[in-house]
Amino acid sequence: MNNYLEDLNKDQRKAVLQLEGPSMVIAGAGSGKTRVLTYKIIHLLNNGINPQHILALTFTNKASKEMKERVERIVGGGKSKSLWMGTFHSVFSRILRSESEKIHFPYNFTIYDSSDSKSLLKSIIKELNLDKEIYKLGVIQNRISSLKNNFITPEGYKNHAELINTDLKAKRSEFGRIYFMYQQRCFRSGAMDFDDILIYTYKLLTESPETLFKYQTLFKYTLVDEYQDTNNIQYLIIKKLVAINENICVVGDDAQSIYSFRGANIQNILNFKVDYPNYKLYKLEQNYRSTQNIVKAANSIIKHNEKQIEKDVWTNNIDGEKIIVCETSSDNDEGRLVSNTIFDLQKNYNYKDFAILYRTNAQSRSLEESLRKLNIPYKIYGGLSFYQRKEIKDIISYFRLSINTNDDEALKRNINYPSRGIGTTTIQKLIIAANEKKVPIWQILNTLEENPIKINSGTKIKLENYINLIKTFISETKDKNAYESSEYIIKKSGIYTHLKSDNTPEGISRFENIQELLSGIRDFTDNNANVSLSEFMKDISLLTDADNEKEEDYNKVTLMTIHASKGLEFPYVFVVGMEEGLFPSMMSVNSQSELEEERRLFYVAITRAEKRLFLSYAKIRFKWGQYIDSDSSRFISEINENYIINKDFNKKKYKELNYNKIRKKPKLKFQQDNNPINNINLNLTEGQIVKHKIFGTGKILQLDGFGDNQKATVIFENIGQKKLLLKFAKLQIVK
DNA sequence: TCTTCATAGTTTTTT
DNA sequence: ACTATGAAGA
Repeated sequence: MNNYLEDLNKDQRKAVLQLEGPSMVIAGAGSGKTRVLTYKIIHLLNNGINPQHILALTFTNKASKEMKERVERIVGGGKSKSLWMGTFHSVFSRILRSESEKIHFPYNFTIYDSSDSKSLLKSIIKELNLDKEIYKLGVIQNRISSLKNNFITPEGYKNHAELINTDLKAKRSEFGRIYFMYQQRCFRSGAMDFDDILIYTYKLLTESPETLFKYQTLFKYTLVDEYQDTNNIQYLIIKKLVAINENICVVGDDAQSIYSFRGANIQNILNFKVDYPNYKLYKLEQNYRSTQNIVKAANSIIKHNEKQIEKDVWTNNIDGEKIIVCETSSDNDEGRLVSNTIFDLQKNYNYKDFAILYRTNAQSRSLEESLRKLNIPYKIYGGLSFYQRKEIKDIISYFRLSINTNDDEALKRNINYPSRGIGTTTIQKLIIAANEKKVPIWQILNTLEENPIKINSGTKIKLENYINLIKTFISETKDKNAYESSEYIIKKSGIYTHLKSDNTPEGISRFENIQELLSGIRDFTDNNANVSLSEFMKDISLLTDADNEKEEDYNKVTLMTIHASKGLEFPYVFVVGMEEGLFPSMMSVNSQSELEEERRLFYVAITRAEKRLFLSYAKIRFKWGQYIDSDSSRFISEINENYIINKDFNKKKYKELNYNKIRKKPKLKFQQDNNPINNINLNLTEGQIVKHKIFGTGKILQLDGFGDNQKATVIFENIGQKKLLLKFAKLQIVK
């Protein structure tokens, strides 16, 4: 504990020791950026600073969780719990909740995730009778988000001739109206989208000087991680918050700025010296993570960018092996190459030492398939987070509505799920009435008598039943703890029986997810028996896949997008799909600045590797239902060739010797029982006789899908034909 | 009103 | 290949 400063090198220590005043740490990849941040917090605490006076903003929940744990390990005493540490969104939503009345929101405001926003936009576009070919959902959503990130409100838009002109040219004359309605509807529903959290924070700090002063004096020390990926509003918020004491330390690396599509602005790094002319600059240039070959290759790549801060990243580590670049004939071959290599190497290492990184989520499919064939356990980040799955969102919508009855999106989602005979016509009538009166749908439901809505008596009874159901949920969430009330809601809403009666493979899987949700809530209440459901719900929309890591996933190969890999490191890294049009992405090759961002993304990818790096590309890739020819990425030819070796996977050596041999006799020692992928029996064929625990003996008629989704249609002796998801069915082969 | 079947569009990255 | 949507039938 006393010697913690000795864990740091000279530059790191200098950065940590400066507690007062503005400072910026420009940290090359693998140079101990997180370590500096963590130790700076520790040093502050050691100098008697109260943890409540420290604001530390991170890029992901995971990063903040890990940093808290490291602080706790060294400082102890539960101090890390009192730190204001988290992502921008989580810290500011916490502040917004406690100041909610000042911005005229309920304390329990809902956070709309992007699918909620989409659904709201969709209904607005429909209500306005607009052509959805012209008003494309995704485009509208992105445009609204980028306006918000530039702090342009619907009112601001109205006065912005240039923006209006752009929309007129794109024949979207009604865009301003959509934006206005969207914002109004969110407000009426007591809901904020991701961007609103930042907007309202800024608004709060601007419009209420005493609130601003309160937080300016509360946060005596402010630290910001991944500063290169902050956007305009984040920049403005920080600037306001630190204006009194100017004890601000930002840490970042311009070479790793990869989120400009989301409004991140590298200029924030360059502006720092303008805003705080007396700032101190620290550069961390020694890389501790990677071999010489990897560090030098990364430097040779990033040199191709024009826009960058002078920096010379170096390492004392060994030269290591050269980077392997491999051409494969197809995406499936690429999958095989990677799986084979991992299969060979893991004899000496653990599965968790390997990561496979790709540009787009869609690329995971062929990789998963080949990993599964070799029984290599893997975990996959990205795509849908647990809380985004349909069945989970369905349940959560009841939770949301019970906590905030103004939440129209939640109401629309569950008013007829499970089906209770309230059809689209009725719902449409309710929505129209709500819009006419400018109130949430729930209020219309509660005043049916006073409203001239034409509904027949049968429907009315159904609606009344629904209202009463929700009312019991409301009182339940008030009186009981999170676990008790959530269990009550799941049962009484009818979802429990509805899913339980669904014996299709998908239905079984959904049912299991519900139970996982319940057990998650139970864990939550185990720590605090009196905690309410609304506490549990607070941050759910802000959670991502990475925040849901399970114990049994510890020792598995990691698959993720390069974006998701930021801040992580692995001994062995495979960057796949190094093809023109894929990486760099087709969308970015026409603009210099976007191409440079792709290059930074590649820089991030290769600097994740500690020991060895493998790059691969496929000559033919299956895309949009057809095969596409592609060339190797320009980024490969930009690497200084001293650090790479070209290999050709098409050579017989790889293909015959490794893959086929392994395929013929899969090794059994890697099969663990708790690993779902092993419940898939690789040797099933059509026509086989199998045995099921409950259904008895039967014959396989048909096999569909792959891996987790592999299904068998089986005709059982006693109960007839069933479709089973092999992941759960655990069939035994009789013959 | 609900279910089923056919068709169209989709893939860049995400708090 | 996979999901979301819409039309047609029950």
